[in-house]
Amino acid sequence: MQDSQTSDTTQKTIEETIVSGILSARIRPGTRLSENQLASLFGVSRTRVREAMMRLETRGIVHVSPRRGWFVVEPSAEEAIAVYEARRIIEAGLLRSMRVLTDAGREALDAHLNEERSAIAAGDRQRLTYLMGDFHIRIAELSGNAIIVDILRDLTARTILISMLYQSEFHAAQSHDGHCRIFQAMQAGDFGRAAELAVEHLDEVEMGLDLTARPDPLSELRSSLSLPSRTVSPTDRPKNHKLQRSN
Amino acid sequence: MQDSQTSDTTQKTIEETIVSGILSARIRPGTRLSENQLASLFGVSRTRVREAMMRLETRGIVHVSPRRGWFVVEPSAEEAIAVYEARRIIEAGLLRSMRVLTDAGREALDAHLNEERSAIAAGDRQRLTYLMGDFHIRIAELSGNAIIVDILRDLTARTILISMLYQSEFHAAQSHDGHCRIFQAMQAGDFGRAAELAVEHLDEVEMGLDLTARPDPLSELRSSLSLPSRTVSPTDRPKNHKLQRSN
DNA sequence: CTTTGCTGTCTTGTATGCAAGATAGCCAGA
DNA sequence: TCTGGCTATCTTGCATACAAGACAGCAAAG
Repeated sequence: MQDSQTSDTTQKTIEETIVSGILSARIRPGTRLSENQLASLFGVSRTRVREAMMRLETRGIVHVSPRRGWFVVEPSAEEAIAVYEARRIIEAGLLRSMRVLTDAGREALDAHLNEERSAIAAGDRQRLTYLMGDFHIRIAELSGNAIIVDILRDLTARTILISMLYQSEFHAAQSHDGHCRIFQAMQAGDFGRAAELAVEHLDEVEMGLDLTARPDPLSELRSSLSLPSRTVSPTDRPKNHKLQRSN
Repeated sequence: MQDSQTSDTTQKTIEETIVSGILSARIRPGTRLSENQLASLFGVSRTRVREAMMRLETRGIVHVSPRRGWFVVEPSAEEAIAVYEARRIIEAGLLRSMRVLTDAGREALDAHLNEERSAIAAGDRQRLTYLMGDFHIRIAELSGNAIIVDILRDLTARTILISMLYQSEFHAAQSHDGHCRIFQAMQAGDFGRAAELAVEHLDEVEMGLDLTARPDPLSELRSSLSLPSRTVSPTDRPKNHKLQRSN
């Protein structure tokens, strides 16, 4: 636990580092976030790490198990469904509220879709994950409404965590097509249609999940015993405390 | 600064106390929230107060001016507009996503509207403020989506702060009528219409604001000097430090 | 009377220290 | 071999101590 490379990064950076790590699928659900490790990693005391964790917790991105540790959330199947539903509600409402697509907006989306295409061509899966989520954030940015942007960013982060848990295979091309269709409707000025397409698109992605799968392998037992809910799946829990310290 | 009545309230209570204080219009925008005062009021140390403040800050309800203090936010005119826009987007999307109004839902809304009526009859303005905001939260609860409920609760809190700053008079009867119309459309199963009515309703309320009014009397000077943004309007800033301590 | 600088006291910012729960691994006993 | 309990050591929870900025009020100079 010697001190490390980084230094006086100013407060919000811990938060943003973690969120962007999730958005680009570099941080997996269930990852342990030790206060001490983060503290030495960022060159600050536990206090500031803790503050960042609290903030992330209210954003639904991180979760604390009392006296055991902080973990990146592992959304349950129910939570996954709720996240997709919330996104459908907000994104459809957002698109329907739009009246015009400005030139700048058209160019931004066009550039984004090109990036998607080149990432698909390059087979860069991590970048692709990031771009697929970012498309929706870009649309929110068109509205110029910072509140909506923030909400959708957090929901997108949770969506990516959900994908990492439940998505067996990644239909990037299909998602890209969905994005293109939405863009076309927007260009045509038909925002009602764009909203419908966005809902369909989110439905498609949600259908691509296997929500009976991975996490909480004890769920059957748990529910048959009618125990409260869930903590952290033992899968990602470190087995050996001593090894923890090694980085 | 002696200790006080309250005791081992468990963490989230500080947060919820403040939010519900805002929702019922008992806490005004710009109110100073001293860490020390809250700490002794809740019988905890500053640490936990601070954590609550951080959480409230990420929820957009509280704001810190470095080394000066925590304050309940005083939304600027631009922020006020953004809040209403966000609400229109989300509430319209929410209503449009609904397919049926359950019996339980119908009864809940009906009971709520009756409460509105009796508060109007009684002229209980504080209760009325609470109910007028709560109607929209009730609708969100019908969806059963906790994410949407949380988002709308926070936006409603901000809306109430906005009202306290910019709303000269309170058209309770008009708002109540709007709520009734939305309810009727929902009962008729016409959720598209309900969404339209919700947007109109929010527009109406927003129009009732005088956004050129109250806060940040220095805004003209500030913008002509092109200074960053805003901190706390001097109006609500306490003049005398000594008096602070008295409760 | 106005202005300018000083100083005491308030505030938050941050680190640290100690308490206490939870877990892993060991060891003894069956 | 398996079971049960003990203990060492990890973790977070929470309070406290100290650093440092901001402001109000006063006093002195113009």
